[in-house]
Amino acid sequence: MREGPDIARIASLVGDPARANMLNALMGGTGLTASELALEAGVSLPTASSHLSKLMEGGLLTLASQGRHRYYGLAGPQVAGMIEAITGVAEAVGPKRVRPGPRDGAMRVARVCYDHLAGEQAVAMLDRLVEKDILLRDDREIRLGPSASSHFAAIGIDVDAKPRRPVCRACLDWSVRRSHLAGTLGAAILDKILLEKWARREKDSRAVIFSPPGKQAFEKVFLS
Amino acid sequence: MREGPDIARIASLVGDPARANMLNALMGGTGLTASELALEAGVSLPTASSHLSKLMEGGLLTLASQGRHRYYGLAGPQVAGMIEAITGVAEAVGPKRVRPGPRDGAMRVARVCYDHLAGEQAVAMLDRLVEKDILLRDDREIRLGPSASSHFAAIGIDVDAKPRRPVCRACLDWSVRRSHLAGTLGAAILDKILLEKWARREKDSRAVIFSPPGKQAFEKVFLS
DNA sequence: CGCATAGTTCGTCCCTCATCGAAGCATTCT
DNA sequence: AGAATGCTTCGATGAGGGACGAACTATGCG
Repeated sequence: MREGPDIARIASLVGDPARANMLNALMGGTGLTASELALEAGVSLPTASSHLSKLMEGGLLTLASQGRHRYYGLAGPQVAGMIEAITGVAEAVGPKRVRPGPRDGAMRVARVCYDHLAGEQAVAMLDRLVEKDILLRDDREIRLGPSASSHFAAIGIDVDAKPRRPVCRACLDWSVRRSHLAGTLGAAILDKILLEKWARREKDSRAVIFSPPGKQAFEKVFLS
Repeated sequence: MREGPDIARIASLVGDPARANMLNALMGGTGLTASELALEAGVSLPTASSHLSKLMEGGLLTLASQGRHRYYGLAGPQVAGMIEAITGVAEAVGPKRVRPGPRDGAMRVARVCYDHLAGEQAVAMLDRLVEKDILLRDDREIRLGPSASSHFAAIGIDVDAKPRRPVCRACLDWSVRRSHLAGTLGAAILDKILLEKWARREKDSRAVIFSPPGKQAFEKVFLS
């Protein structure tokens, strides 16, 4: 009854699971397209579009049009801070569902995140690539190291093409709470993993299952 | 899809107007009963009770039973911080509905807040009482000053009785963004205002309308 | 100029959840 | 004990809003 800033309006925008997932995905700081966010949120494109309109209207998002792509991003640090604050409470208040999570062990190990690999394997891979200076990580940004070109060429991945999407991108992995590798390079690596049949995708799930020899091959190439 | 803390769950708890109002009311830091919160939120007691259960289950509130009264309060500073963060975004993002607010000018001037006076008049009154050292304000806490007893006795209010409820309490006034006086003293003052017919309550509204002579009398006693 | 891709709008279905009145507990006061 | 509060639970009602498929618009590519 007391009139103040309409906090319920803002909170209810975040209070929908699909929208919450989108906002979470945008917490990485990189702009994402509607399709990417639809996948991230696990809803169809029209549904995602509708949610994005609402978030835009609510002032939580900004939109940057680049050619035929439209990149959505968080409206500012204040919004990001709010998400963090809510996340903090959610963590503090509901440890029940976070920890055990044996709901799908395979998902924690490796899964598809849009077009690249996520999960423990993916986080370990990025760590190792950075350790070997093949990739350079600088806070949130990831760049190619001097040896990247030759290293990836050796396994048939060309990192010197200049596509519209960035080659490297950090993507926050919520199951491990660390970053994994996204961008065209992340996508190319996932392609290779599936092409070489090192792993297969679980039907109707994002889980990625490595075969025993496939796992060895993957570790030899990326974790050695 | 990515599993993390369930931020949507928390946000949707805050995303209902009734619950948001309750949380806002509890931002004062004082425990409030279900009935008080029902009034604050503008819903019936059963509805309020249902909302309170959900907030409790969600871990956002704590409950302190004292005799037959049950005082609800925010679960902790983290929760308060979250509300503040959301409020900040709501303010930044929607100045449209905050400023002009001529929807009910009378409400801004003076209105009932549960059992005491709120609005510009109430805020001015508290300021003046503190200025004259009749009341002592210490951050959020308000105490009686040395001359309080005689000052209020002169207008027929006994502040020396020791009821269960605190005599003085600060209550955040959202229209002015400052505190006004609640507690039994606040209630007694409102009683006097209505009893002396300095003002009348608008029917079916929380607005309090002072008559011209009533306003003079009020100012003479409390704002001089 | 078509074709393809990215995105929005429309229409419809359906489910959740907020709301309230009435009745049921529980606690305290007389 | 009986009465009176303060609060919760139950049951029924209704509306808001999230979901998707299909059709439409817009931008870029050959």
